[in-house]
Amino acid sequence: MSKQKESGTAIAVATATVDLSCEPLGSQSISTADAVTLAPAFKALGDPIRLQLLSQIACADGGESCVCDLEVGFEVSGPTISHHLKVLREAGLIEGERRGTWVYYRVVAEKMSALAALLVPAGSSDAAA
Amino acid sequence: MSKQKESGTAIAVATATVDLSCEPLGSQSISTADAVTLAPAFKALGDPIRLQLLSQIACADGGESCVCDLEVGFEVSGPTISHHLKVLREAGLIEGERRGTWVYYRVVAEKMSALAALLVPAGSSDAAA
DNA sequence: CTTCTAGATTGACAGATTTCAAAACAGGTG
DNA sequence: CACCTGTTTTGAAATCTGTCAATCTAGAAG
Repeated sequence: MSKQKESGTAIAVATATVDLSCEPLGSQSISTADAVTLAPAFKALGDPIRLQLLSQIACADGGESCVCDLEVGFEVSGPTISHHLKVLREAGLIEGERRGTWVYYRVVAEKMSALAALLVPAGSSDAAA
Repeated sequence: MSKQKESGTAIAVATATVDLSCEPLGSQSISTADAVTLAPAFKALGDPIRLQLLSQIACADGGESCVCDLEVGFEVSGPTISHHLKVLREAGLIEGERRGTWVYYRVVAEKMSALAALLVPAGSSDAAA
């Protein structure tokens, strides 16, 4: 056995109901257009720092997190964090809002759900094989 | 190239039960180690061609697809397809097996489920948070 | 053994990505 | 207003990616 279950590994989505989702399992293979539309979101998730950033935002109290809180705990500079937040923002995974001095980010749950639904359209729990 | 309906947007996982999954919603923020481990898989999904490749494999009859079947329908060269399949393979998303002359690939459902579970740990349907 | 086909690997190159330092910008406060 | 702090933008360098042409390897068929 080589697969041990690491610790708490979750990105925790806070709310919502899917909508912009997609057809359930067994459907037709994805179209080029859809692939082009969806790939960027996964690409944005494809970086350890962004994954952690997203996770911290999702797990934060109230479902949102201030940039100043996110910057601590990472070994990269402020501008780099800002850059990653921008990537996540442009991928539609998070939304930012400025309140006075600070900027708060929150996860766009529907987007996350849509991506998850794409990976397991009908739920992998049944199966047969 | 003829364009069928673009409605069906799904990658269709064929089988299995999750296992190497992760904690449900609301857990602790993901660790750096976990982020580093998981990011590559999302990164592999972050390319339109790989997304389509994965989808076609998943939707294929019997849950597996021959490389020779995958190569048609893409505008990139054979080596490029081979490269993408390698990326997906190294990300643990697919597995390949040679049977005589041809090589067949199938989706590693547990991996897909694990990734999906990370995005919506508890299921976004009743988000109590 | 030679030849053929299916796939993978190597080498090269344009373009994208990550990262930081420095500068710019946005809001508070004195 | 000047000044300070929090966040984003710009500029530039190092690294990584996607792609193809050419080459190589694994089985199957002569």
